[in-house]
Amino acid sequence: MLQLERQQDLMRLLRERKSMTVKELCGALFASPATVRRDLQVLEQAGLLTRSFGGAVLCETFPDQQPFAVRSGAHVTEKKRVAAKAALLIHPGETVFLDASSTTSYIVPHLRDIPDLTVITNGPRTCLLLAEYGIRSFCTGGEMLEGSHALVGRDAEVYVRGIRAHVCVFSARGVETDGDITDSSKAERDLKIAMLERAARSVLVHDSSKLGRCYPYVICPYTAPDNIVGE
Amino acid sequence: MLQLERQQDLMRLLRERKSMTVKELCGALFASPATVRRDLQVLEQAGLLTRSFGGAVLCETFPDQQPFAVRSGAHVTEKKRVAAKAALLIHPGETVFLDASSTTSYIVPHLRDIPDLTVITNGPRTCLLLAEYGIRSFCTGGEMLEGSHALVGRDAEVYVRGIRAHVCVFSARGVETDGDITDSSKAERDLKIAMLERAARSVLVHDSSKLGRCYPYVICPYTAPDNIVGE
DNA sequence: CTCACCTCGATCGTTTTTGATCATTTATGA
DNA sequence: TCATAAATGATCAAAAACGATCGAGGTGAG
Repeated sequence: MLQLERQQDLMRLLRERKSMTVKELCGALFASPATVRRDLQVLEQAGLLTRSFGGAVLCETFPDQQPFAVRSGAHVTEKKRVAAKAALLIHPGETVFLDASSTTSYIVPHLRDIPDLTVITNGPRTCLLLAEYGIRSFCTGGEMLEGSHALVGRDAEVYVRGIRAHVCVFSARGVETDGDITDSSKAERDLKIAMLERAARSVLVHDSSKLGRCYPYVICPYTAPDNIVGE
Repeated sequence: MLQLERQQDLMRLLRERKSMTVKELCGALFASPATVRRDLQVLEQAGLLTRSFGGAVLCETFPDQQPFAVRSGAHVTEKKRVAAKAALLIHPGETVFLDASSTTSYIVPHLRDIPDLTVITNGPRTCLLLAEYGIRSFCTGGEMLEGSHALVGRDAEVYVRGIRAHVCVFSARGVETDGDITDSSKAERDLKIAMLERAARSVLVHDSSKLGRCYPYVICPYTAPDNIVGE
């Protein structure tokens, strides 16, 4: 069997099963463990899968298994439910700001069914996801923040201020129902404020882990957003 | 049998079987391995198939419409070698433009060892990769091109024109050694030209599948780049 | 008819792939 | 924490495929 053919088969299998062990792949592809491992190495480099001891996991651009999902891993199902609810607040033909958080990225799949949307985000990962779902999307420029994988800084702000959107969907690290909505990064906070200022409506999405937390940089008071979507 | 007739038969077979070995093709076409290989070479140049050691795999859709993941899966080892060579042309402290192609993204791991770099890219995927490797990186803004996952348009160009870089590392869809370096997307071409204009040096990286191909949008003549890195 | 030209197949040195071996690392449970 | 079993990466040798080159055969123009 050809190398490329085998690698394509491997990916096909992985797409079905989401994850497979080296042993399983050996059986399915009629190849030795060494060969399977070599293929996995190549495909991991290409960003198509993530290797793990004993096998490999399909690498979807989805945040679930991404490295930066360390923070978000625990609340995935909750975030998905929240995202589904928030998507109901977005209407056909609108222009939407999405911030760079993992919570907001879960909204993307729900946007596919809303026609004629334009989405602007400062999250490269969210932007890629939007492209995969065939949604017209724009990315702000800016400096890459290592921790959160968000684009921030003056360039990002200038970009946002050049746009008028119907709605801004954003998240935050801390949400106090009797106080403020706060963030731990000044750069990200500044950008969120810019987005809020340039959008007619605002929607805060948050999972339960954010409640009661407080961080140094205030985005806005809890009463400010037009909608707050939690559980 | 005529050459053209044989090549048409080869493609017909390949369309049925999706992939075939050189041996199989020899038997089916009553030709020697050398002849089959020559045909495969021609047909690969034409973009109809992808060669793999031992045979060839059908190139399903037109390359332009091929999903990014599939396209980037081919020629991986070659791209990695080319990228490693190109990385040697980048020096500590420099500011670097990287375009959004898969070939240039393979340079990223090699940049980790070069201190004090600043990298600007119009590829969200490349930008994420840079962040993962802890390299100070910036992303241009712009509209997301669905096919290639590149950020393009006026916003991207304005961003690039606000920067002066030491070197621009770029790739192209078509490379003719006695002609031009060309691309299939006007928007991407325009951005590459902008990057080249704002960089003191230029490095073209390409794998062998690009050689001899020609696309409508000219980036620059083959003689223009300061360095050309292939195999 | 002869010459130039093109295609094809054969040969040979080189490269690629692959499975085996072995030391090292990793996960897991005592 | 430590031991054990499994998985991994590195290295190697053999087999297969590859590219380059050369000569044979066939075709068309002069």
